Amino acid sequence: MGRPRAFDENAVLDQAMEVFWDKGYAATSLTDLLAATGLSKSSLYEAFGNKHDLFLRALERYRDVVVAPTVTALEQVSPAREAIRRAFLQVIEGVEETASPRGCFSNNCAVEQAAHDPAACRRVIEVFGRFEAAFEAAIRRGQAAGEIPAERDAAALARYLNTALNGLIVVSKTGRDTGDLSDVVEITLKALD
Amino acid sequence: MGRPRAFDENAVLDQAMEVFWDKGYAATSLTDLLAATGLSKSSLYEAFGNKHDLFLRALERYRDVVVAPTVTALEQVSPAREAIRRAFLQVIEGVEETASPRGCFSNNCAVEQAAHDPAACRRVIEVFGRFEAAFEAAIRRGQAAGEIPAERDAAALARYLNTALNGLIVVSKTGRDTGDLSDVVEITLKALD
DNA sequence: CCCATATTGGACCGAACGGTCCAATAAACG
DNA sequence: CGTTTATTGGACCGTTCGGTCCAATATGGG
Repeated sequence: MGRPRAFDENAVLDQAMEVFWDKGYAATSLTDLLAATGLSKSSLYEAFGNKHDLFLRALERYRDVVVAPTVTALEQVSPAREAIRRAFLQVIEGVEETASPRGCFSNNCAVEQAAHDPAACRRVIEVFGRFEAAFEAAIRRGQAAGEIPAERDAAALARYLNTALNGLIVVSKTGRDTGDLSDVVEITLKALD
Repeated sequence: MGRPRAFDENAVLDQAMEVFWDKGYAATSLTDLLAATGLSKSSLYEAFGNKHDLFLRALERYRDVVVAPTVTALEQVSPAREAIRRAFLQVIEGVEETASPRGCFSNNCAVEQAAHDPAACRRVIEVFGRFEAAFEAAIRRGQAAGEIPAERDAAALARYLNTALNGLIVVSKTGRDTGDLSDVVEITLKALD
């Protein structure tokens, strides 16, 4: 009974995610969110509580629809080294496509919000953890296949790769030459030898 | 003649820098800035124009008082490898000291502002350029001293180190175990072999 | 067809926003 | 000591902020 919801919750979260991703938390106004989602103010508040709650939901949505596929690719593509390289090259492709790269949503959150927003920080940590776990799985596969020396600490290498990936994302934001970025990726991968 | 300025411009910039550094551009209000600097609104506007201009000045101040000494150390400390290691360990020390690490101001700006603020972006690029130049100088010293293979591309390695440094800064923001971060630094340095 | 139920748009709220302006003030010079 | 000049505090500006609330509306079940 009663009237059913006229919008798709996930679709709204996708739109909200785009805005937060692009502008950050503080610089995003309710007006921005209403324009992007097409909802009225009361609909949005009824469905999501408030701006901050919506932000956290958008961050979780990012984890589910953006991070998850990348992580899956990392865990499945062979050879492992190539899977890792692709994860890095994805960042560079993002630079080529848009004039002003928006980077990675969880990276943005880590920098803008993590220190002052424990709930957001927890979600960022979770995303980092997933990347590290995926990198670690890829490294172990590489070690099993003889691509990567077996004596290296896979967990530490995974942490290293996640760090390097986030560094690449940050540097990309200033719109660097993609050739220069590729060089960095190759050096980063060299550390796996 | 006339009344001389009652405040030290650089001291005010230092205070403003701290606030912007900690909270970011959008989340910093004029009220925050007035409280931090102790100036009245009209004094601040008379001296610095507006919020955005003050922000840019603070960013330049950061370059001069925070980046410059680090860069100098990179260029002078020997052996080169140790100079590079110290630059990275400084980041980890920052995590140990404060519960919520504020990272690096220009890194914050790259993530929060660069895509939407060309003037800020230019200044961030300049800071990155200084780091890269300092890393490159250190690498060349290391190559001359036989610490680093002479055939490696010093400029590319320098870009790599700047990227890795920024990655470490981002990851640090989520409050990681310092031992884990140290592992990452050592792997990062290994890429110089 | 009507009722029960939830959604919806928009009016409305007080507070805070960045920014302007000016009268009062304080200090160096002649 | 008065004149000159720049600084200063605070009143004030319109706008936008995040958020609340309710009457009107739309829809599925009986």
